[in-house]
Amino acid sequence: MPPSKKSSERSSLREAIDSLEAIVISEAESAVMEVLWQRSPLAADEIVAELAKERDWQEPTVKTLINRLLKKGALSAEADGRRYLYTPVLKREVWLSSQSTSLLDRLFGGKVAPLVAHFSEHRKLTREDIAELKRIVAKLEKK
Amino acid sequence: MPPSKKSSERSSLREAIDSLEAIVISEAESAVMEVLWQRSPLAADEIVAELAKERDWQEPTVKTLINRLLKKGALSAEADGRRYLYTPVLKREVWLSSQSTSLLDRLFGGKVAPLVAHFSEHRKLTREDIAELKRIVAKLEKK
DNA sequence: ACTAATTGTTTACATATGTAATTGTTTGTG
DNA sequence: CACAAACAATTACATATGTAAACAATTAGT
Repeated sequence: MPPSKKSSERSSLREAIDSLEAIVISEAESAVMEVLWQRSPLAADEIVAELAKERDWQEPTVKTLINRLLKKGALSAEADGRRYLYTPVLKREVWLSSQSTSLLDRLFGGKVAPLVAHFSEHRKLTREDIAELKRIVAKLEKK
Repeated sequence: MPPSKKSSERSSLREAIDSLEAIVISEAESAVMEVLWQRSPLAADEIVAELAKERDWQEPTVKTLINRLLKKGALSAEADGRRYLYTPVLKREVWLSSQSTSLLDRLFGGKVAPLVAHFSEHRKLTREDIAELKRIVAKLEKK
């Protein structure tokens, strides 16, 4: 698979602006990203092997996902002999942020407390969660 | 628009089992649901009017979304003369839960504390959030 | 040098989603 | 009663997504 030539193909201002849009990845694509966020760079067959543990995907399926991620600019590729090694461009932290902020905004009016209250009411808080939350709150109050 | 005839059309065991699957709604569809969660039952044109405030949708677009929601069983319809009045079947609480639990599981290993820590690190916690969190934690500890 | 294995590239195809136009039907009104 | 208004139902169409087969190129052995 060829490294994404996005930046060299880009020419117009419009495209330059487009490139600033957030990278959006699908659920299936995120599974590929998770593998690479764990360890990278990896070759396609290594990614396939990792994913085989959790998903019932054929090799071509994973290849397709890798290609779509390259096109989206979420991955980069460097040649390694006859094959390519892939590395995440999109950082997990950035993706996490966009995902969780989007949910928070859409479902809880952007407020964290109602989110936690929701989990609290549904008994989703473990003992450790509570202890940890206490620590977080204490730390925030000191500042 | 006809009331969803799902239950009367259903006949095979397979379909009965399918009907137990969680209702999944898209982003656009959720905008329609939000309107009805606010106030219901409502007629199609009332939903259209409400949505006009936030989205640039033509009337047929909203009708399509309503129909898809009916097919999915997320809405019910009752005849009101020549028109229909729509009411949510899917409860907001249930949808909230599935959405937030899914995010929590996929991104934070199912633990609430890391989620809050994430928002904390990104300064997404308002003063009120912190006070509220403190209250929640205190309440949980007492039990 | 030829062939099998490896890896990447192209094409495919069904369903979901966003967005809407077009068509059909009922009914109130002149 | 004919027709326009008000709704609903059907059809449309592009892009995204999940899933993969088919094809091509390169390389490593025999």
